[in-house]
Amino acid sequence: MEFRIEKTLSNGLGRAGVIKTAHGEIKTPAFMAVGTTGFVRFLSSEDLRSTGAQAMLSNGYHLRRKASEIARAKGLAEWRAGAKGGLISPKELSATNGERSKRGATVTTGDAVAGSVEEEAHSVGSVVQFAEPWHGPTLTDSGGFQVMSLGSGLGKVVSMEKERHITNTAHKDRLAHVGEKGVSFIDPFDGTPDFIGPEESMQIQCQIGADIHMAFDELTSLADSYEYNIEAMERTERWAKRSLAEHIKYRDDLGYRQNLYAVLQGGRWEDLRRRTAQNLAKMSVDGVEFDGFGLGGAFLKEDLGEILRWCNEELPVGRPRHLLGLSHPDDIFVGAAMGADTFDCVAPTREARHGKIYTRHGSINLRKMRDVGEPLDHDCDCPTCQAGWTLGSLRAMWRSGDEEQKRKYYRLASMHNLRFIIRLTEQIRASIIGEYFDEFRREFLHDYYGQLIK
RNA sequence: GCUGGAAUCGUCUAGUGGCAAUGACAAGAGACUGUAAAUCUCUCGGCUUCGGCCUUCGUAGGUUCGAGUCCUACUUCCAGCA
Repeated sequence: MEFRIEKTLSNGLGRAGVIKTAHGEIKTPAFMAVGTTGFVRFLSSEDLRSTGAQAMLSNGYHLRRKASEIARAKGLAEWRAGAKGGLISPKELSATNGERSKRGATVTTGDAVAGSVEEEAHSVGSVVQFAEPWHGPTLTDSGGFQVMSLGSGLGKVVSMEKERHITNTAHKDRLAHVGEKGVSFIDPFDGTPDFIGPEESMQIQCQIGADIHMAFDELTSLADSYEYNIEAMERTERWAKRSLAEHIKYRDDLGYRQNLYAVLQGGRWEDLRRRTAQNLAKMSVDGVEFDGFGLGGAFLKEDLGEILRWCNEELPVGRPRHLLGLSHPDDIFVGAAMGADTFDCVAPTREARHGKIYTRHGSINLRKMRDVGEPLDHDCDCPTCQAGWTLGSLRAMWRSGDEEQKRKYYRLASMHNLRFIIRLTEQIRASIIGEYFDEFRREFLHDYYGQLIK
């Protein structure tokens, strides 16, 4: 994997560059859409492409039972994921009569592939049952997040707010338990006991064959102590070495080079963060080093920038860094300023499904938008806004009792929010290259957080 | 016209003597950051010094310590028979 840095910010950390993978380039900073089970919920690959997404993140944990099937398809980029509940065909994109905004923009995406998707997939009405492969660059997570979400954080919201009272889930109530070998867990969907350690995670990920893999790590919660963070971080480092050793056995099995990132933990402590960054930066197996680094952890918003600075001051400049799981605009700016190259997050799509629409002037609660004939965001270049959908028409779709209408809403809203965040990363990239990052940041954050539309 | 049955918070609904009254939907507010999330939490008769107070189950009477619940009449609706 090749990573070329095109421009570095004056702070010496933030940068714009290009990552070259077997399935294409990623111009950074970049946001990767989360398609946990091989596709982004409610979106076809063409939909995803129309948002400007350059890469997709899936999850080895969720796909563990599909891994050999995916390997037979020659990897995630060639695999057609089954779309539970179906996808809405691209034909459905255009706003219906009377629902267009005043601008009356035309449909610019979707039509080109409508035929092939409809012909090849089992379609029920306008609902497509299989997602066409996402042929572009991909990344898989190791299942490390599930160590936390099914373990110490079971049933909790992952929050970045200090005010929230943070506690861990009691041991007896957890579905996942950490040991030196790996993590024993109960599958929350079917109750089956299972086990994933570094070796299992690498075997799964190498069968799935994403361009970038994550080492198996343990994400601690904000409630964990300094002492526990040392323990978990040191275990994560041992797991990283085992991950690397296992990964290099299989990384070329599908006929192209798969890459591995180590994940940095260490909570909010400078000594731990710097130490683990140094250790992972120099770690190698048979002379092979990690291809890049994942910046992991549960962060308080106010700590994020400092923590990233500690990590990235220690990490080698020439290898890419992925900031795991963050995408709110302020966090993206902090990440980009502090040297994160790629991002992923469920927030744009999840919040879209839950009625939160991103706009230049802050997010909007769709519930309040009854009969509002305005576009979702003025001057937005997303497929949804370009097709002329309005806040009122989306609200009606979302609140309608009709399942197909709702699915259509999920699709349109997801594309909008994804495009919003992806466009933001494109603008940040341009501002780094054009040397106006600080001005752009100030202006954008002022517009976004300064005058919230209530 | 006769005979049954039914009327409850925007809607549907629970309730057969202790009730400001169940559940669902709708509505309103909030949350969500490597997806157990098309999810979750809260509000949802009025007022409140948060202890309560007031007004409510078609209308009007009655029985009872006490009535959404029992009785009588009326109104409206539904079903069956003419």
